[in-house]
Amino acid sequence: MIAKTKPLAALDVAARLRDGIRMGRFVPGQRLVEADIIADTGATRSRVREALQRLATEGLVTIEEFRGASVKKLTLDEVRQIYRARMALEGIAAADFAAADVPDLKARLAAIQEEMNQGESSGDHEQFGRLNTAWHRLIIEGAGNDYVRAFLATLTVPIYRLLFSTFYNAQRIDAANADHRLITAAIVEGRAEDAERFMRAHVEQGFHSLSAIHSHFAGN
Amino acid sequence: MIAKTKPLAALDVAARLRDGIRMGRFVPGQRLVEADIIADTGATRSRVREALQRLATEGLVTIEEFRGASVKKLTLDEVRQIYRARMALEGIAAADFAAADVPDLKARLAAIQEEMNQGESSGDHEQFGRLNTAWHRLIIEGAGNDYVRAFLATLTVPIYRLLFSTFYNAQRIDAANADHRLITAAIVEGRAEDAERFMRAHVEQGFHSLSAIHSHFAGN
DNA sequence: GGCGACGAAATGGTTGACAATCCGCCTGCG
DNA sequence: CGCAGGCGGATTGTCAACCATTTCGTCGCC
Repeated sequence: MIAKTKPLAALDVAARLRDGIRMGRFVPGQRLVEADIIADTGATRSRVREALQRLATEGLVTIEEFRGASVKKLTLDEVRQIYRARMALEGIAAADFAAADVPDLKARLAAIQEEMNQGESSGDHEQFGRLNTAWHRLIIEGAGNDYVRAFLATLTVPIYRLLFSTFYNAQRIDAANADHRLITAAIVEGRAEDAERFMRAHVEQGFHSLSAIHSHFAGN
Repeated sequence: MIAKTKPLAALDVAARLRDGIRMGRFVPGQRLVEADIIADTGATRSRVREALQRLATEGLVTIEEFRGASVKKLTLDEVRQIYRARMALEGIAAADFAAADVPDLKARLAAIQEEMNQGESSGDHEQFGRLNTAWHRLIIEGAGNDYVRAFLATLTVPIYRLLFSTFYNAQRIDAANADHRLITAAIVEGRAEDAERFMRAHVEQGFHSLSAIHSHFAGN
């Protein structure tokens, strides 16, 4: 329900498409026709094209000559590669956060952890999903590394739509939160090596959970 | 002196500018005026603008509203962040390469290592620079992770121009090659954890070497 | 029913124009 | 003489129209 105040800028168009893909409004493989996007957003063709180019470099969509942009399908091997890269990057982010002298950020992390512990037994995926996202994002912010943050942003987005299913049972929430507790404690207490090791194990565990159900989404 | 055979495509323009920045033909902070690039390359304005956008997302140039693109200046802290990210990514690349079953790639790595050992005492920076680049690139390829490769490509490029100075003395070449020998052996013999640990130490060492002379290039 | 040609639809790319902004310079005033 | 403010060229941001190329569905013909 965007008012027709102003035509959307390229970044806005990109953000809107990104959200659409994350939220599952666009199915992998679905074509993103320029004219439709123009009709939806009111942006000009140049902006739409620029936005699609940007999403292509982010790896969210693929562009084929004269066939345009379509939502990228991820193979299981690509998901594996993504998680491998996330292991490395989130691992070092956790280590750098632990080693950094940022007491307020660490306090906020502890607060989020406390909130997650409270709602743990409730099995509320919705709430846990939000807190989980905030927890990961805060750790990336706490590391203070813009390059790592930018990379992880492109790694997190393409598989976000799959995460909903990952946490669909209370048991998995508990297991994930157990990981979170270990990592949060290591960061708050400044144990960088522990934080990195635990975070890598946590991400790897996430991949194992995901790979089982991935075939359902990937299609082939 | 480009012949007027064909107007260059956007990717070609980007590649040319990238080389220009890498080779030091453009100084950090220097403005990249669209009209000049058009005159140099014969490309159209749209392509030039697309190329500059691409370089901006790669972090090679910064674009300010109505002031256009200029070669990005790197602060020491940004260089530190870059090396921190490289530690994580090249480290996992080395580990994955070691764990992978790709005997031919490992043989090629051993061959490059042998060549580096041969020319070690000669103090030929030119040759060592080439071999060093090939060595790093081969390890990234051997990891078989497109995401890691893409990230490292954007991390390697912006500081390439500084590397020349890093290896300007034979002593440093020897030290770097000692690291290389350890890492190559670990990869060839499939010791993933060793490969990662040694690679991270190697990258960190590179940063320490670089930080000393960085102020000369960064300006401030 | 199969096959090939045709045309609509969509994308790739160029050009020109105009608006917005920045920056150096110049004038006028104190 | 110094400076505030404005002026105009230079540069970038944005758009609209246009054409070439390719894809794809469809229709007619055999």
